[in-house]
Amino acid sequence: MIYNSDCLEVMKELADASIDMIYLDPPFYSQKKHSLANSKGKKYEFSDIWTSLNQYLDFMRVRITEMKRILKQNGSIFLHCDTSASHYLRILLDDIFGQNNFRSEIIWSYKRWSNSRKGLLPAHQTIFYYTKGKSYKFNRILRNYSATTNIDQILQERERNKTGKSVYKRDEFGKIVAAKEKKGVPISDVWEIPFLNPKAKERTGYPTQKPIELLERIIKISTDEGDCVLDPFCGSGTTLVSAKLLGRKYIGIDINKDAVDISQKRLEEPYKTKSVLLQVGEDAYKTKTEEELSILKQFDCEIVQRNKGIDALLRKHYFNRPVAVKIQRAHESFFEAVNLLNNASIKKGCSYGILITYETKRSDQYSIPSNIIIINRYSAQIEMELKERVISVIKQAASE
Amino acid sequence: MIYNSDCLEVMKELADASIDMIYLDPPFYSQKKHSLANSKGKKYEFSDIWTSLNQYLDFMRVRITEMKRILKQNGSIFLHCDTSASHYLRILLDDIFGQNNFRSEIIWSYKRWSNSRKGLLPAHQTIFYYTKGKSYKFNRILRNYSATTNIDQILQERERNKTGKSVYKRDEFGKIVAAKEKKGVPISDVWEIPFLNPKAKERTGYPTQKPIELLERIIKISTDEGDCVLDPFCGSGTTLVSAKLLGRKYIGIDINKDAVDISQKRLEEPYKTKSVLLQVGEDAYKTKTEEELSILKQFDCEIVQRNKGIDALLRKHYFNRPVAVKIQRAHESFFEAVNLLNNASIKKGCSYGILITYETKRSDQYSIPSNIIIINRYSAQIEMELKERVISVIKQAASE
DNA sequence: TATAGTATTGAATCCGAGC
DNA sequence: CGCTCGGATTCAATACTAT
Repeated sequence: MIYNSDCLEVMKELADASIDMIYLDPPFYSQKKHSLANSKGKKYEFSDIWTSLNQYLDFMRVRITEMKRILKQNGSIFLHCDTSASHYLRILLDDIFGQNNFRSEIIWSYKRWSNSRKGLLPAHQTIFYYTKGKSYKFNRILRNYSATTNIDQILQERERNKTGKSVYKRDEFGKIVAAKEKKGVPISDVWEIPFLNPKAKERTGYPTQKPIELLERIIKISTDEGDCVLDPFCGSGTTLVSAKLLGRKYIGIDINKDAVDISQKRLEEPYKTKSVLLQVGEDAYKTKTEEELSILKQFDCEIVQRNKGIDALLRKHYFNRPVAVKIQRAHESFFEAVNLLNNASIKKGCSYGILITYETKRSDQYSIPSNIIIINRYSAQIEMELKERVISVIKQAASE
Repeated sequence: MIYNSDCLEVMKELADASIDMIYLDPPFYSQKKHSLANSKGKKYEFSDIWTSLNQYLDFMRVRITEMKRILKQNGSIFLHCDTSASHYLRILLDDIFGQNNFRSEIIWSYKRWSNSRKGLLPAHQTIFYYTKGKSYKFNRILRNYSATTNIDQILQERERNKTGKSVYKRDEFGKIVAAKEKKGVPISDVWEIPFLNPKAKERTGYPTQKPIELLERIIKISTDEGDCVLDPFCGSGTTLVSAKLLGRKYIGIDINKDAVDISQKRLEEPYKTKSVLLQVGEDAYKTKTEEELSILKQFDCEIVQRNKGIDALLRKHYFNRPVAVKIQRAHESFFEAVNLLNNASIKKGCSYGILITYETKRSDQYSIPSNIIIINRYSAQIEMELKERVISVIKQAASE
């Protein structure tokens, strides 16, 4: 059910203790106008302009008080804030729900296109999680620690070494051994969920749209199937869509007619973007081994993914052109590697290409293009140096 | 300089506008049950709902006010909070420094052992970043592009075409226009930095100790070398150690005598601290050696700790003796490094010593012992190769 | 069809012009 | 001098195309 009205009016009609969970993403106290034109030229607008902070907080107070009334005794409320007024809103929540019923400060963090801002790039939003009472509904979400992701210190297996000291366990290759975790680990209060990308199909064109993934998580931890979810500032209806997809009942309210129309349409055909990033994780894009990364780390360079010929680009340009770096792969022959690098360098307009190779001896260097620079791996260089010395020692011994 | 006193007393003696940056990790208001008066109908003068918090906030208010006085006009303050009182402290900061001077809410997130608690695992802390004025010192820290960013974005210039669409820029011949040198992506306000592991925490006896990496970031973004950093609740002195390592002046204050003693000791020899004094565990200093570790990772070797002359030993022996590996440190001259390695190699009975150096040119190689093998870092090798090519291009151009 | 590689998209920010 | 407005710039992550 969706209502086009002030949420206060609608909530007054709702019975006491009738809602299992409330998620709200209220207008921020940002003193900004949000507007966004979608591809069809339709422009959506709403403003977060208030005469004073007190006016804003009064507005919120009466509504949050009403929310508490209609929430079930074991119900939860999630208040989504930005940084501009989060501290005032939290005091409001403390006041209405009680400090004892504060559960978590959820940090939704994401990566985003940057800008030329002086300072740190804002890349998170805060969600305050309160419950109506001490006894509340909570479903755990467990995550696996994927073996390939950066193995955290804390997650490593430990063992006693010869001297009885407790150290991180390493396998026969000296590689860190990840700790086993059978059931998975309960999620923390920091949620890294990709921001709704400009190209995402999930996008409705309505400003401040949230990713479905975020709402699904909130709904999952706080409700069961058949429970009722309320979003009093439903906007483009992400909460409602998520609720529907998860088999929850939902009530949405928005004062903006456009918002209600969009929500209604979305609900007719709930669509969740099949994000590659969400499905397989960032690691799917990272095709380099740890060893290769440790080589690249030693250059002042940008690491490049999804390109067979180029692994990285030096930050410093030569002749106004970037310089490509490639590491020879185990399955590539020397000349395959040279060709891949050379072709990609030319295509991408690089002045030089640097190839890091396995082997040292190369009698046929003449056929290497002049823009390709060959560097041997340390291990190869060292092996060669040591071999030389061994030979000279043997020779000397023989001559004596 | 470290003072054992109430920071208010010490700060009173400091001159106006004399400090470049203040980091404080004040005592939290950890009293769990502050019974808040339910101020229904009251306006949002928060002072009257703070009856139980009053004393704490008054305590903080006078000190933060004093901090503002001694801060330089372009100076910054970082206030580290936990969730229990962060909203009240932020209102204090808004009040004293002004809402306009709020810069960022930094989220320090870390992974932790899960516990069996119902609810979300707390895994972050908040740092409020304010500046004294509109014009402030800020140094960017740059990181690599996301794995999902493609190479063309990095290499090609973009522009808006007639219809306002963003397209790749082309010159009058239809050729792609190359982008300028890119320096990387500025860091965001969410910092994932591993927490000190429980073992280390236990050993220091200073439970609130913060990882050096965190403090280094704060110091780097807000100060230059030679600037003065103040930590009025310095605890075990992490801020001071970081400041010292980064070449900043520092003032630390703590009311606790033990804290001052520990800080003093750590400062006497910040590097040595890790193994001897506090036994913080290597994790605290991990950032210092990350680059070196990435070099050593490329050898089949055993990493050696706590030896100035040897960083690792090759697994493979030559002439029935191990081979030592050393990486030249930034603060070591070439011959210092050679000597350290040579002495250690002889003492430990190594057949050879391998030194990984910064620089490439070495006209005086004759004085290097024959058992020492010099390998230049990749970056140095590449720089040399590129320089050669630049010179030959210039020469050729001149001759034409 | 699967995968490597390419072209878009748009919010956030700064900067300069105009008033 | 302070404000708004348009233009330029930024990059994550998608949609799309070629192979």
